[in-house]
Amino acid sequence: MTLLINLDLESDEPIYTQLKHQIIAGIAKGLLKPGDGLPSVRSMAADIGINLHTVNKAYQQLKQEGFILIHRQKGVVVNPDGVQQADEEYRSKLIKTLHPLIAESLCRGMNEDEFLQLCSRLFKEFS
Amino acid sequence: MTLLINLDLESDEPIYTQLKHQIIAGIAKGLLKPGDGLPSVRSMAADIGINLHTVNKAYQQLKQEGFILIHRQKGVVVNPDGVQQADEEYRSKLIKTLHPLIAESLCRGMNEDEFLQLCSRLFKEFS
DNA sequence: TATCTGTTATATTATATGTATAACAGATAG
DNA sequence: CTATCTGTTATACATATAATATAACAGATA
Repeated sequence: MTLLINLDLESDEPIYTQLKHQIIAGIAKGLLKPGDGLPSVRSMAADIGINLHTVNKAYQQLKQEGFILIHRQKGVVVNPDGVQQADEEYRSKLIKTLHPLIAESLCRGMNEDEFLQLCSRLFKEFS
Repeated sequence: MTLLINLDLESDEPIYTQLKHQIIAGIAKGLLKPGDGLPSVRSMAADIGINLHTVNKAYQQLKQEGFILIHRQKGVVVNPDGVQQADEEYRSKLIKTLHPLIAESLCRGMNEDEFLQLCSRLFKEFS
């Protein structure tokens, strides 16, 4: 099964970031399981019509963050050991990202319940 | 009362974005109330040791997003009518931001409860 | 008049993004 | 052995963003 990638070339979000997010979402949804193979940088680039180096940048970061392994022989593979569990560093990064989102939501009259319910709804997407 | 601004010049987050976030956080916490004045672009720039145009960029975006008003005479003022309530456009943008955060958190073994509790804890900071 | 305001215009430097082309070394299939 | 595919590295180029630096203008104010 091939994960279908959908890019928005007009978006402010860089292409390599969109690619990363969709692969991570694929893992979260279970469409990509530990050990599953991913297309080579060249074929992925050809498939979605972008440059080899843009794919490579996404892959390198996914490797750096523990989502995938890249073997010279076996190619690109979803980390068979699973992704490293959330540690303090990750939680700290997450909080730094969430903080301004919550601040703005409060300014715009969203209360805690509304926000949490929205998050809860997003969690339901991954199951 | 002057809102104290704390910048990290080493951060990946652009300076004007840090400034925006801290002003929005000030509003969310009630340190800045509707009608309160903000320093002029020049004095704010001098206070925190950055360029006038960097402050101006933050102010222009805050104005564009409805957080502040800029009068030729009265100077810079927190929107006296309050910020525009969350509409569908805002919720859609918020979802686009939260989606990849939740995907990665799931990959890293955080379940829904853990994530919601973390958000809840952040909400408590604004009261 | 002098000063402060927001605003606009230019210019420069540095970094990020994306593409293009090329090459190298290891593995594999014919 | 040859040809092909792999990840990887190196350069180069174009564009956009971020941040700074000066400078100027017009309106308001002391």
